[in-house]
Amino acid sequence: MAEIDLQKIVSHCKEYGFIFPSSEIYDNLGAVYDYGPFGAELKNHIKEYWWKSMVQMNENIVGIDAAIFMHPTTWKASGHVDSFSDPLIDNKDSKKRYRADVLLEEKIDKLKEKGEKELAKKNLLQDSEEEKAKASRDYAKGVTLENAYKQAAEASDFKRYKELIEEYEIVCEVSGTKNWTDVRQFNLMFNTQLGSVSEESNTIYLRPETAQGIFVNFLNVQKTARMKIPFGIAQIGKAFRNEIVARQFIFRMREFEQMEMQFFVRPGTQKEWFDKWKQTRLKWHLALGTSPEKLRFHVHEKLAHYADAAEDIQFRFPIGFKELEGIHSRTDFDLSEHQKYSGKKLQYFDSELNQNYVPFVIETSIGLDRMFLRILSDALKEETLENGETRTVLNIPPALAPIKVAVLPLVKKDGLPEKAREIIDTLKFVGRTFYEEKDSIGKRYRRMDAIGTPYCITVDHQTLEDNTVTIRERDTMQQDRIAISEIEKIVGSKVDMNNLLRKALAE
RNA sequence: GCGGAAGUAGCUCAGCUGGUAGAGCGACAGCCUUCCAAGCUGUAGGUCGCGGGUUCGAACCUCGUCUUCCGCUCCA
Repeated sequence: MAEIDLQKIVSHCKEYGFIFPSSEIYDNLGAVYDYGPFGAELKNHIKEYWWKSMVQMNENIVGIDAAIFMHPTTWKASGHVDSFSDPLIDNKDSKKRYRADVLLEEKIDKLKEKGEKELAKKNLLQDSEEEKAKASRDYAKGVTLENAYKQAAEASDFKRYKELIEEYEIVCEVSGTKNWTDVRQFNLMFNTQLGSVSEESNTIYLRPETAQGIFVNFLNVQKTARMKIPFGIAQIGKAFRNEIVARQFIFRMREFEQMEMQFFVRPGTQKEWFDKWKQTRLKWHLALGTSPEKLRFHVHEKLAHYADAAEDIQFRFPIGFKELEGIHSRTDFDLSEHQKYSGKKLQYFDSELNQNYVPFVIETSIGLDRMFLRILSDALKEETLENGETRTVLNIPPALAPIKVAVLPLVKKDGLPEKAREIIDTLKFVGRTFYEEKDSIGKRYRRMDAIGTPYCITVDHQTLEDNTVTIRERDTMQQDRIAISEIEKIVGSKVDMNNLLRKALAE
């Protein structure tokens, strides 16, 4: 079987109406993609699988749908305003990238250290800053730079950063040169204006993650749905990040969709819930029939500021093992921060313990678009058949397939099309159906293979006599003769989302 | 953002030392066909990514720009 690379998947998506580059007639909008007719169906089915397994199947999880716009302070509290934007500078010779603020701070320290060594010889270390500066030229330089840097930092004057870097002859440690680019600030959050034009105070952000919509609604949800800890809040929604480098098709996009759930637990129990959700989520992935070797856990070595444990579920994409879903133990960081910034209590009264506390949070967060890519990477195959021919087939899990069943008259005469139409009318409740009478039957089978339709029903002359049809299965290409009255049951049970859910939830 | 490569039909790609575009597959319509991309006939679809320059003349040379891919970097 031929190896499928990302390029093949991109072509297939384009050719068969799964995914198009955004605004293609205007030469694309970078790292933004649109879902076409079959893509939208598949994406919706993935959402359905996730939502049902999380919300419908768990009594203690409820769903919400929070707005993309949020109060600007939200992002101060979450830490995104501060740590989502760094002033960066590149050395043109070594191509190394540095944080401009770090370069300057290091220089300040170096100058001061040098000065202190000098002062130590003169036994002047105990003196005040001013005295030190008077006695040592290096130390004085360090202090001057420090002041200039602080001033520039307060004013967010990045041009000044560069001037200082040049003035103080900071060199790249790799190339040793002073050939720097301008300092640029990359804020990963998109912003826009709310309300009247050009009022600076009304700058708001497009959310860079969906999670905060859940945290700020914690009490609303807990009280109105009368939830008792431990419980979860789930949601599916768009998030936006102005990635510096956004590439690899829909793997990293500027506008993307997350499916995430925040699970609120009693402090101290987070470890056990963390482990539980890891296993639950892995099972959800495995139920789709993916071979276990393509999935693995990956432990974060560097933890984000809010987490006390974090692991990813990685999938082996054609571009290698990459993050698909994150499971994070977020502690009480988010709720505590919002409590601090809003001045409102975000606590839960635990009647068993008879006390109030800020709950701890376990988050499961999966990229919907990544999930989509994972399904396609797993499903797209170029098979070589016994007769030497090849066929392109998408063996998508039937419950997720865009089209569930196609009905095909063997020839388009002798009343076969009419009979086929009659049959297809009875199958509407199974899911999306497809009717096709053009071209040879083999060609039509292959076309259905290419978009992942699990079943084809073929109507022939015998059908008119005894009401039986041929049912052809996508993966095995096997054909059986069955009664028309059986189609709905056979196809229906195979494509039924509930059967997939049963597998995901089975112990 | 840096370096490298590439942009020609829906997809995959030809296109010579400059002379205003082709193939295979696909799509659409019809004919023929009793079960795995068959055959026949016909049709549609491209200002060669975009913009300047050189030239009598540019898909081809040149400059710029955008987009995509690979590497670096980054990644809550």
